[in-house]
Amino acid sequence: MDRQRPIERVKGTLDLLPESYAQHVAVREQLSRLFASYGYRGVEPPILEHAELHLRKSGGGIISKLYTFQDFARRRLCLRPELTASVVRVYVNALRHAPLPVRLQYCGPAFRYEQPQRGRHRQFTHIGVELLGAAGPAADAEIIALACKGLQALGLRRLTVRLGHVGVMLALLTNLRLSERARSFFIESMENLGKPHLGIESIKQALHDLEIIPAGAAPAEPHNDILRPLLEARPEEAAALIERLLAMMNVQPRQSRDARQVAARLLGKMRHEEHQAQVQRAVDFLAELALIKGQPPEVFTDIGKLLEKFALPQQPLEDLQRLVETLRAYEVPEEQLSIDLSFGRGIQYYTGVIFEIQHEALGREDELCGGGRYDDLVAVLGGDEAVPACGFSFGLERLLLALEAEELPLARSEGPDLLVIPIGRAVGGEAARLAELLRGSGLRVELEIKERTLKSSLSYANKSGVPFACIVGEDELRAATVRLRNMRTREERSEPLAELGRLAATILAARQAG
RNA sequence: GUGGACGUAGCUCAGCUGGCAGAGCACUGGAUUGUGGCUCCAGUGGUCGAGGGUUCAAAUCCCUUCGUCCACCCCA
Repeated sequence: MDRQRPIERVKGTLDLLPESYAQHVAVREQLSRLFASYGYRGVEPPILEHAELHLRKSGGGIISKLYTFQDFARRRLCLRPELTASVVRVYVNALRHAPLPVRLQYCGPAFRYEQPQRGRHRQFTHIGVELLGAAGPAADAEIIALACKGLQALGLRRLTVRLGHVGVMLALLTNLRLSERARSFFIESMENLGKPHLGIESIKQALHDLEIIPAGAAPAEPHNDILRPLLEARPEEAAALIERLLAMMNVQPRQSRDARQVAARLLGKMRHEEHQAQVQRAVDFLAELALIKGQPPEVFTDIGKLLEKFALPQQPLEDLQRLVETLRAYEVPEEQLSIDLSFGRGIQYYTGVIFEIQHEALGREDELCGGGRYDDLVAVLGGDEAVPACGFSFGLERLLLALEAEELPLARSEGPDLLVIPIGRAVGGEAARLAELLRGSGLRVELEIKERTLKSSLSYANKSGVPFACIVGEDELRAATVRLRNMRTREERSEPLAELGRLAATILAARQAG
């Protein structure tokens, strides 16, 4: 047959070869055991989901990278871009009557149409946990501590835990009663705030570009004076009040407009100015928010002042304080913590504390894990109201990059202990029988099946790193023995077939000795 | 989506001012008919990423495209 053109790997995907496969499995098992020790039980949702699951609340960044397609029945499906939404769906579909809180862990591939580079692929592996049905800092702390413990268990040290709180921004937006357009603009802007090359200036620019604030407009002053009640009143009442004022002052409206129109115009003008002022206030707030980052004790003072200045509830601050306190109890190294209210996350469903952990040696794609609190998601996906929840997920491929960067020992693939080599076709059956017996006693046994010279077989054993060879020849079988050869020391001795158990034990002991 | 570097044997790469497709390692066999690491000998393996153009002649020059890596962008 003609030599065919090889089929390439799909762009942005990886083949796990025996070495990297063993590393993946080892990391996965270690984390899974850790999660289990905190009571998290495994679930595995399908990779395929209805596209709507991820369209409802993921946010534009992820949606634009979603792999979607129609199946033969014209269902709109997608490959999941992350697992949290799927796990919440599993909860809503099948576990909603379980006693709360529900602790779940998962691991599996996720897909995004990205431009691949180091640490970023189109198929990647998420491993994480979700804690459903518990609100408050104790739950947040368990999640974040678990993320830290996971990295610690792997031996990673050069870490930064960034803590943020989406609730601060959300509270401000609710207070300001902004237009829907302005409100979603600010939510989307959050994640650019913390980036050095973007920051508050880029947000101001975008406000002008989108004409939320007209270019060249003088900064609007809020009506915090005696006129304020007019804005708070119902529109009809406000209009009536203005009309009466005009009448009392004997102001004669020009012919073209009656008093009612004048009042409406005045109110409209005031409202517009008020909205401009509110937008301005949000920008001022963001500018200050962007500056709030640092280590726990000092940064709390700053947060307190900011909340007070903008008349916001102190709840987020209390959340963060109790969270940090609890993390101390979990013995999370405090010097790794950094509070940063300027950072946002690309996924829109977060509502409270958010966090990510970065590795110092990883360069651009340095985020080992990310997560946070998402109190609305269960309801958004059709579950009961008020099932608060939080969780996080590791990027498995990045964990391995970090392990490599810290030069930590990686798991090795487990090759066979022994190669059974028959000499000549006549003893092939006996060799196979022997190999089966040895496998039965716990050894990893490879059988030579190539019918090649003993020399080539030993050379193969040597090159593939098998520590022992067992030579089965007619001479040996006549004496009811086999020859066991230690490949490293080149020692070789006859072993009676009657004492295979002892032989297996010797080899097992050698394996354990390393 | 944008920009840069790079694609030649399984791997690492040379060849790139156009003129027969190369080296080292690896693999297979032999020297050594039942004993591996060293040595020596021989051999297998290539649409030079793909397509088009220029030319008597293209791995080499030009265009397009795909892929990899890196940096943007975005994201866990």
